[in-house]
Amino acid sequence: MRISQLAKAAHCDLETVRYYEKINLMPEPARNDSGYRTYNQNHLDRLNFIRHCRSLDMPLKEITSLLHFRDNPSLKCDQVNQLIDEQLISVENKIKMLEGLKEQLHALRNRCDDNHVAGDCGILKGLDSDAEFGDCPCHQPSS
Amino acid sequence: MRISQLAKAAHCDLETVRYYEKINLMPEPARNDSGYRTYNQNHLDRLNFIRHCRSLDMPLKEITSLLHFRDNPSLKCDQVNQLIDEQLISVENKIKMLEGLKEQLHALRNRCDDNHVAGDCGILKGLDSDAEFGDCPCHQPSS
DNA sequence: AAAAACCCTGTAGTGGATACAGAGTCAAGT
DNA sequence: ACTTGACTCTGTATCCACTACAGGGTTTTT
Repeated sequence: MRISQLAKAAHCDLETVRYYEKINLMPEPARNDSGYRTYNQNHLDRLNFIRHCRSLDMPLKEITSLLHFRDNPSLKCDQVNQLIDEQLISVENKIKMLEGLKEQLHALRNRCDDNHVAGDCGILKGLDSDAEFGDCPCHQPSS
Repeated sequence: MRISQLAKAAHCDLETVRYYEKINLMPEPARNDSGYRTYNQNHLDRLNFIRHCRSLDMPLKEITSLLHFRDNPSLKCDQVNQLIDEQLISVENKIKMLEGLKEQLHALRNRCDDNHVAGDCGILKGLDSDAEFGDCPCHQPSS
């Protein structure tokens, strides 16, 4: 299987495949006489695993760690569970933060009713003021 | 006011201030005899505005656009409202996507009950399988 | 035989900062 | 006068997870 077929089968860009190889997430595949990469089912399975993890928004570092367990089936999997739990907490925290943002944006939006010039716009004034700014729980932008 | 005082007053890192200057989000300040940057209240107001926007997770590009209205108070502010509306929609979309992730992670977590080796771990198996993978609405990782 | 489609390597760019290195400046204490 | 430490300067590199070329070689299709 050549790189574009692999990429297609895993629903991802072929440049991403090469990128994963460069950062050692995917192993170096065999090459044919012209130097083209040649993949097999194992590569596809691994890539699917990676893309599935990415679709769950896991960072590549964590995926690397999960692949280690996948590669060593005799290891205890406690840490796998812990990793998923942490990921879950991270997602829940992001949701909470975004709900906060949503509230703030709604409040901001309600300050202006569409027929002003910028100098009278309640939204811009709201963004200027730093009332409740220092204590806002979402003061740290999402990384 | 010197750079560290400005940064402190706006609750941000002083390297961030220099960064904003480099990308022309903040104007070049005056310099004293030793070449130290010297800021005034206008700078602080502007930086607070920017940081307030960033705390609402707005991209710098949108902030640039908002600053344009702030700098030109006679412009109609329709576009400001539109910008906030778009930001609101973007935040709501992110929330929806994360709720989907959360469901998936819960389902994944329930596949393993802590006392296995990696070879028997339901989570790893779940990540291996690409069932329901192609159609997953959250297949595109957040950028 | 020519054109289109594929593949290669290597480099640069994205956003929004953050983290130095290496040098200069300033204020306080000894 | 000298030293120490805190502050500032510029410039470059790093982070994450890709994405987008440029400039070449190869394979497949027409």
